[in-house]
Amino acid sequence: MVEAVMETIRTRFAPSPTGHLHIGGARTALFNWLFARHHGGSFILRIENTDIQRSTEEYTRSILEAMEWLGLDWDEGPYFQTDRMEIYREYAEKLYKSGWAYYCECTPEEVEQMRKEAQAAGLKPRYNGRCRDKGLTPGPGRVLRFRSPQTGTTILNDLIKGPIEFDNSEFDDLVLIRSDGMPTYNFTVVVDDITMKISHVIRGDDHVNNTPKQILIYQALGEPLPRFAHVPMILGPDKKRLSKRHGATSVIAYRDMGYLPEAMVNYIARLGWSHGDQEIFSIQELIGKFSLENVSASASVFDTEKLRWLNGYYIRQKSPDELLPLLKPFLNKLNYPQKPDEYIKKAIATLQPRCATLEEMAEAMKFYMTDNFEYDGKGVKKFFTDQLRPLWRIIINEINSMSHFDEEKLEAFFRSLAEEKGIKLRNLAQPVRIALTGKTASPGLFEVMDILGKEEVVRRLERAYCLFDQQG
RNA sequence: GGUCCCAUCGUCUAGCGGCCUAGGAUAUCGGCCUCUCACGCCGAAGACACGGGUUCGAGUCCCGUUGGGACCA
Repeated sequence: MVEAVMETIRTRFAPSPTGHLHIGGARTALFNWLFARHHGGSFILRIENTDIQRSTEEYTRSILEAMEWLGLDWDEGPYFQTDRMEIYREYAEKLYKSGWAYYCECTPEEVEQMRKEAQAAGLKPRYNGRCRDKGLTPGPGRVLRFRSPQTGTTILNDLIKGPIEFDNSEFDDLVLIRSDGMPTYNFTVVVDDITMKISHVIRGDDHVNNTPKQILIYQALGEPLPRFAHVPMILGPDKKRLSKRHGATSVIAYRDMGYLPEAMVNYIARLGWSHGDQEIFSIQELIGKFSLENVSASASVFDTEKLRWLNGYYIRQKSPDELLPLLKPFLNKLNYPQKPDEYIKKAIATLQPRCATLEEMAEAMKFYMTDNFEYDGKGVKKFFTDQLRPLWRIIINEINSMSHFDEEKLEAFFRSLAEEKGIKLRNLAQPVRIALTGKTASPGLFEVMDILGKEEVVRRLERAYCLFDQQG
């Protein structure tokens, strides 16, 4: 376990642009990035777009955008596999020349037939090696197959799961180059990782079963193996692989729901990795403390509740100044009237401990932004009592005549009024709260009044006067 | 079906043979704070899948069972 002296650490993240960056991919990217940053190595981004049917430029852009949002910067790339066809051809040629690959003229139908026959005979469905020794040369309709060793074992020394042994007889001769000239996944990934000098392949453990085949190709090519680390899957609440039917799974969707990148990074870092009992990590701490040894071997369930908690935590940690520009897009979506930044910042401060996402905060901001809100019917019924009616005039008049309108003065006034009239402050505060915010729950009443300002407070109190007629 | 992986509170996890009458976090519930709701603080309930071994001693090592997942089709 002693680190090789000055070994150059190079990791990569290699998404397929067939969808947005999802949670699992983001965590894989994060672990690669953290590992590289921790060791002062390089982090490379590679776009695996050989599936030209499903890959789009739009998804490529979206993935890069998500990476940037998370703060995962890359040192090289993005490289695109479609730009590297010449390289794959070169390596395929190498394997063919050295006898590690051969051309096969079996049609897909014939191969399918072989599979069926093998299955019928109680064997695994596989290609039977019919063209192995035909010595065929390249030609139309022919694929290039790997001459996979049929005996012996291949051991994957996984940094997270430990040694895993595979029987070579399990593998059939996999296709390297399809008849249309397109290289296959297991081949391109090996060629890319070799040519990009990747030292540590950190990826999802859905690739474990592919790894021995890839190791065999490395060996046929005479190339040294990278270190492999397979991180466990992220599952949905039903313990099935996380997918769209579990709700939002893309990083971008969480950004759009008002989650902060700090919260997302912190959360996914702790999903499958831990450092003692610590829950909160800054990026710098993550870089300092991350190690593959502390990555768990078992899958974990994506729990949006804990993400929410973390997001609320980070919202509370930020200053209103920092939050303002982040909140603006959400405010704009709700088409509120314009308000000065200073005003919004004061409002933000009162909502920070009460909101878990920016989206929630924007919604909660409504009564600060407009007086066009509904009154809570139950609250009106409960708190706008007849005996309060005369007090309402006193409140309005008193507030109107206040020369110093601030939190402290307001609180003092309401407390003394309650005491003088022998009623609980609560029974004064609640109807006023409803008059000002429409709701029975809000930020502190006096800070709300302070922010709304005297005129607006008086206007809303006057407007609420008719609510007394609605009670009972 | 074959191969491979995994298994501690609902969830994320600590634990790398004795420090464990199993710790933290989240969620839940209760209390305090209090103008409401939050935040914060305090407290409660809640887990080593099962069965065999190994060992003076196992959540921790080995085997099996069960359960879950992934890959190949």
